[in-house]
Amino acid sequence: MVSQTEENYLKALFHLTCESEHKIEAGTNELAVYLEVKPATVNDMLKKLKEKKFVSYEKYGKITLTKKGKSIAVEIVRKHRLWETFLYETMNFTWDEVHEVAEQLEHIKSQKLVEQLEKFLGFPEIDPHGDPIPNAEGEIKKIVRKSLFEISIGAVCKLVSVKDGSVAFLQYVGKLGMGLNCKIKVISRQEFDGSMEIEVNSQRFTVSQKFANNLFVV
Amino acid sequence: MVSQTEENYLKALFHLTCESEHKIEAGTNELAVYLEVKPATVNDMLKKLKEKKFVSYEKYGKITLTKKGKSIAVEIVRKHRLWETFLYETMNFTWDEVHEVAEQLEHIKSQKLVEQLEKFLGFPEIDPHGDPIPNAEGEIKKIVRKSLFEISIGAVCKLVSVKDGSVAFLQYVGKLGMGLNCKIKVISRQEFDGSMEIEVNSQRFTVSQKFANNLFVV
DNA sequence: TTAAAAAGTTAGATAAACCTAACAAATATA
DNA sequence: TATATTTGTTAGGTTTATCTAACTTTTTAA
Repeated sequence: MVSQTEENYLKALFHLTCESEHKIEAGTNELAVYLEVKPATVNDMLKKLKEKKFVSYEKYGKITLTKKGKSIAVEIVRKHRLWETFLYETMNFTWDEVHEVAEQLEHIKSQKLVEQLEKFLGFPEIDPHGDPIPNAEGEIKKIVRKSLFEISIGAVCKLVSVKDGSVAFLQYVGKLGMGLNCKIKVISRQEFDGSMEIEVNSQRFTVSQKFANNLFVV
Repeated sequence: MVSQTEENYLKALFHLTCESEHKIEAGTNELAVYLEVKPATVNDMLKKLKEKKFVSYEKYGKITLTKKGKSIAVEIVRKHRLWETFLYETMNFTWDEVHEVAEQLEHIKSQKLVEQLEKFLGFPEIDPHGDPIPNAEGEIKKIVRKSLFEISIGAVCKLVSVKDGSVAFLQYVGKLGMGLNCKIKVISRQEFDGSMEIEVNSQRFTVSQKFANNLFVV
């Protein structure tokens, strides 16, 4: 049996390592910050996860997921994103409301439910934030995407996902009339601070570099 | 904040008192048996629930739910039955599979989700076992029903719910080709042990008194 | 290259939900 | 009514997930 808490640690490790490019290991403090607990707590849990062969790590060393640990993590991510899709598509939730509830739903234990949910949703490949949904075998389709900041002036692109899915950010994006698959035209860019002028639905906005870096487009 | 465990105690009390006719209070042992924990554990929890004003009880006295406690319990029952309906109607679960997963889903905290789920399901009034689903105000429609055992010979009735919803029983019922709303004709009854011969879908079976008492019909 | 800072670890504590074993009160019955 | 049985309580212990505070190792930078 894998506890809900253990699942959350494995999921966090997956996001911090496997899912971020260039990184395949994490540290105790890093995990602690991510999970909003103290490093000492992470340390305790790490011992248990190591015992269960879900992570490999040595004292003062870095943490990586084992095959077993990764497969559990992927299953949680799969459930999380399927539930987000369900909430968005079927339960009329908005972009920024889905995450919190999916954090609870992802821990429901029922193989059949996950399979039926996936079938009901028509085997979706991306969730409402544009992130890929792992299939039943744990395979994840790579998505080629650039940040909005990298788009050249005059080009038109389509919003496919967000990097930081915080409620504040998603609500801001929504307020500008933007959503998944919306078209964005890059009008100009300031050399000084990297801010950009963009056009969405015939309306023009100026957004910061930080904002543009948070949006992935194709 | 009400913990998942607290919710389960309140729900158990609701089933044992409010929902069973002739009874409005429960004892420590009774609750312990129902929840499959030891009486000592129930005792500990009772102190906490009393502290929180969810139950009223005095040392060596009987336990009853307060208004506050009852309204939490009803909300859990409402969620449980809505989720059961969802699993049965939308996720292709069978009669006997829904309970276990609904036990998990009933603890998901999201007002919006419950409301949307209810709307999606078309404001159902009974769950897949024929039990009434409380509405958003906590009101429960009384269902007039008799046990199959009380039906007179020659009469035809309709199965509306089951008393004991255990997997073993539900599977047995299913195997006889019976389900919610199926028609049952009473053919004969044995004086000796109360067993009855019934006809369902033109097939005849002999069932025990215990079995017949577990089925509610109209 | 060594000292300061950052990162990681250990020991001891707490709260929740459970347990066992011993005891006390209430109820049922001889 | 007295005693046996059932029911309920208390005290003390365990596990899980968390904490704080003190300590150690590693890394960084002067």
